[in-house]
Amino acid sequence: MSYSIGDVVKKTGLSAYTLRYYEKEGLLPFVKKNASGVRAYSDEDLRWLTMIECLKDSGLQIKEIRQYIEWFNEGDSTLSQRLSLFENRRKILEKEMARLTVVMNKIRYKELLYREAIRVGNLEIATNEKRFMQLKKKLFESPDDFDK
Amino acid sequence: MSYSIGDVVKKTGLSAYTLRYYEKEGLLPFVKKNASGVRAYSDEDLRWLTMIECLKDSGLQIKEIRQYIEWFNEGDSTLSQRLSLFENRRKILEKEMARLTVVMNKIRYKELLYREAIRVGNLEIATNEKRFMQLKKKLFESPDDFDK
DNA sequence: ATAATACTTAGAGTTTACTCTAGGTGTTGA
DNA sequence: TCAACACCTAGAGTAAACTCTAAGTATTAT
Repeated sequence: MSYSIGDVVKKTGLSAYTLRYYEKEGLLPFVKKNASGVRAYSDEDLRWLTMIECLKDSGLQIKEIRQYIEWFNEGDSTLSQRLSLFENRRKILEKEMARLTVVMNKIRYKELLYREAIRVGNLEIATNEKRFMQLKKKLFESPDDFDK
Repeated sequence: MSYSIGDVVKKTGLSAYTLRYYEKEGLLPFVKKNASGVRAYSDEDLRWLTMIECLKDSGLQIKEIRQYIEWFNEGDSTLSQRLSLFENRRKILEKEMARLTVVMNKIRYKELLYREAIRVGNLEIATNEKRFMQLKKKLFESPDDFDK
């Protein structure tokens, strides 16, 4: 099966601009064109797009994705480079998730605090309630830095 | 206590460029300047920087942070807008963490796969091993989309 | 006193990942 | 056949968040 750029737009949700841009940047090095220059995407190309989306979601930049594709095309001699890439990504994602957990706690504290502030009609009163003082102390190293 | 921009650079790790940029963008509306125009940051300003960092980490854009600061300065009449902001952020962070969990599984699969590929010296052999086929099926809706 | 250092402003430049425009070619249905 | 539509390229424009430059003033250490 082969697909026009319009088909791929519908399948992937990417814009035609973006698909051409990816190609220009060296992702999708195998998209064929017919006699009049019109792109015909293969199922293989669609699988690459799935992989590109995953790598993008993991935080890779486009030039890093291009590097990965180049390694892939060089075959088994680049297995260790590709392993390194995935190891590094895993570590970065772990850090990112830890970071988000910390931020989430802070935002949840604020959400609870503002619910209470609305209940009593005043932010300062809520902030100074014992249970919020305690929560703040539990969540933050420098609790007062977080009163803004 | 008051601090020069250089002091704040050391304390926060932000560059002087960035600090001036934040001010230009309406974050830090209270930074004082001495007779010759030199910035003197207060402890209050430093607390704002802590809050700004948190909001930035939660994914807010600078103009949204400015809006929050404006609401804060308008006092208790804007409590509900601020609560909405934190609720929305919490929801977005929840989605983001769910997204990262999915990506993490895919990257971990790749990491394991490439370890095995290096062990046997060939990616295809590893990919076709029963346990990796099973893992792939467990992790992805369209397993073969993930062989790139 | 003077050199080094820190600071000021306005505005230009950078990076990333698109997103769009202009001007044109090719395909298809009534 | 001819209008509508999908496609093409090269290159310009956009948004966000910085990052830096130039030209000048102020402060501080010796």
